[in-house]
Amino acid sequence: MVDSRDVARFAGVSQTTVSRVLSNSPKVKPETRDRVMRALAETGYSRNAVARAMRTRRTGTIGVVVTRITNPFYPEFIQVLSQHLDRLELRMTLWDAEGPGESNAVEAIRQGIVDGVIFTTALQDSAALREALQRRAPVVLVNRTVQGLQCDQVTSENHRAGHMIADYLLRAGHRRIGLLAGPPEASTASEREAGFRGRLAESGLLLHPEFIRVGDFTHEHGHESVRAWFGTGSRGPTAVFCVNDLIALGALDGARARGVRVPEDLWVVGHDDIQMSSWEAFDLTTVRQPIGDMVETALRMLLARIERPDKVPEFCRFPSELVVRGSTAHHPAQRALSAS
Amino acid sequence: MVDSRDVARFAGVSQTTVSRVLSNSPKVKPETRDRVMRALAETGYSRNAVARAMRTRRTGTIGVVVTRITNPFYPEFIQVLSQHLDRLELRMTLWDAEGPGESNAVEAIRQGIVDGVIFTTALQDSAALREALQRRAPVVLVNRTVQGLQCDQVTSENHRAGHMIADYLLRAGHRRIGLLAGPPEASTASEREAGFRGRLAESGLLLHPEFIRVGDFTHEHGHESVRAWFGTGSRGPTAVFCVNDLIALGALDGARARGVRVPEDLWVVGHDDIQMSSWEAFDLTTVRQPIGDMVETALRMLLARIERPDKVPEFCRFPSELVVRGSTAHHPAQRALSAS
DNA sequence: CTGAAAGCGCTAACAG
DNA sequence: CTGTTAGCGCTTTCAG
Repeated sequence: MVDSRDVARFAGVSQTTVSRVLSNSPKVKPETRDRVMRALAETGYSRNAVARAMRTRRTGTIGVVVTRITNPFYPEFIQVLSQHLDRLELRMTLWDAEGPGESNAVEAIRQGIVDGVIFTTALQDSAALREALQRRAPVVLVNRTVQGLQCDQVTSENHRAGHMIADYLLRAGHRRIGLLAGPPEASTASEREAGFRGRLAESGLLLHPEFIRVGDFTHEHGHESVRAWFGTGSRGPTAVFCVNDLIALGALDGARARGVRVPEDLWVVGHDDIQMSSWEAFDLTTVRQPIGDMVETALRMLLARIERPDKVPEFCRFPSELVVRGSTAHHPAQRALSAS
Repeated sequence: MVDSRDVARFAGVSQTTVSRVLSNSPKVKPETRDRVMRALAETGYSRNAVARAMRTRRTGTIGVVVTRITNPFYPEFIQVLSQHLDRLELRMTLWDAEGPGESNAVEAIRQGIVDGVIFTTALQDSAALREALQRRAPVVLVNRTVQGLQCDQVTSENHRAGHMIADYLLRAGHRRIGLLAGPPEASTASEREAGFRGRLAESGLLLHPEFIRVGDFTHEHGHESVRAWFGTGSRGPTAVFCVNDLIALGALDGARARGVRVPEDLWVVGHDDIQMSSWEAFDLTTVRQPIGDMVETALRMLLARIERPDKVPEFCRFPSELVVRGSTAHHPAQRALSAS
């Protein structure tokens, strides 16, 4: 493998000059630059990124941690992020951490393998995360946040989303309402749930304990829950809020399995507006977050923090909007009438 | 940041000895090792992976290139790979390359950023790939392969899958058969198509040109195609083979949009058996590949090639199996009767 | 069993 | 504008 010293010899300059040309230093005589450029091309030189990283203490790679990459939300997230990184000539090291796998990523920062990490699936009690922040490791939380953590964080209006959905269901006349909750340590789940229950409570509605089920962010959770509600002879809720779309898709499938008609017998609402939610098979009413903006902001924050580790942490919450589709009646008024 | 020199000072040994302890060298007196271990713990040392990589010329990171991470097939792939890598204490740098983005990954090998690359979405005519191989860059192709390329490759019986499906449809009495093909440069698409058409031809069946549509591996392709076939008043095929599941899910949704009943009016068959295919909403008949084995084999090949760049390339093709579900009649005999 | 010394390929003062 | 020099933190001979 040819190194910059070889190129220098070839061009008849010092190795330093080659390095200068490579980093577009303005103080190289055009003539010399040309000669070096030619030498670069003719020798087929490629810069050794590891040696470079060793000197500069920057790898040009950032870490991304997700918890279950098969949840379609994360591929959508990664796709957007990937486009930004390409543009910036940066790279992404991905960890799909089942359980508290943040430690791998945190350790990678310490080892200088990545310049910083974006966590998409932080939990409230992550020790690894707290320790990393104490060490001023460049870290950004996006999607799931952690209350009171001195850390850059980006999310959307989860609490308000819960409000919107509660209002929407109440206004349509629903009283037998179900909730498919997520892990309470996940801020997305707990905030959406709190917003939802809070608004219902304000309207004097207390959810029937049977109609609240806690589970993972999985299709199975939605599927099993709805099947349980509508088991032989039992009377389930008339509407259900699932704290994310994957659960909601499971709920729709559970309804299908039981012959429960959506939206006639059951309204289903999710959160995230993943691409699949708009497919005919589901046509899911859900809440859309501005994922592009969220990713862009998180990345910007991370890069800024890598530059200035002592920067004061930002917290950014993006607005989200209800997207009404066929899994709830398109015209709430109709439902309100028939339910009253 | 504390380095191994600091640890050495702390433990009262040479920096070399610290390095030896870190790499589990057997020739360190247990007593000394203990002392170093304690120093390691007390100083909170983390090995600088970049300096290490510079010396050893190994980063412990492998690259993975996919073409559209939102195709659920790839997350499933990555999930399995990720587990293996964790176990081996390796990492993954991911490129989601829309178009011919292999060049980023190939360049990363040259720059020493990754030790090797797994390509999941190679195309027949990738110049970057050919060039990389010429340079003996450690590269493995999995899923999509390239005919005649001197390179480790792993795939499944795509051609036979086409056969199986053709046989299955013919035996059920179908004559008006559709094909939703993929990009011809993708071996998976072209092999499945060739197998399918070949077997139909052997049975004297020539596909109606209208019933063959070429597109990307997208939901939209399937969706649009079926909608076009079953537009107002037109008579579509009675069965369709989609070269992957994502297209098939689109086809199912297109059928739904047109009020075409599956399987009564239309049989739909896919390929890959992604998790979603088994969901009630789709219940898709498809072909399952042993994805775990494929990933494991590809990784093994890559690691072997990193060790021995001149190893003779292996080509590995795994068996796959037809998984019959509700998108085709569960009892082919019934259909055969009603169609005859 | 342990240490001294060399150097991976690059960038960044510093000197001219 | 260009070159000399000094490391970045580690692994790895080579001596002892």
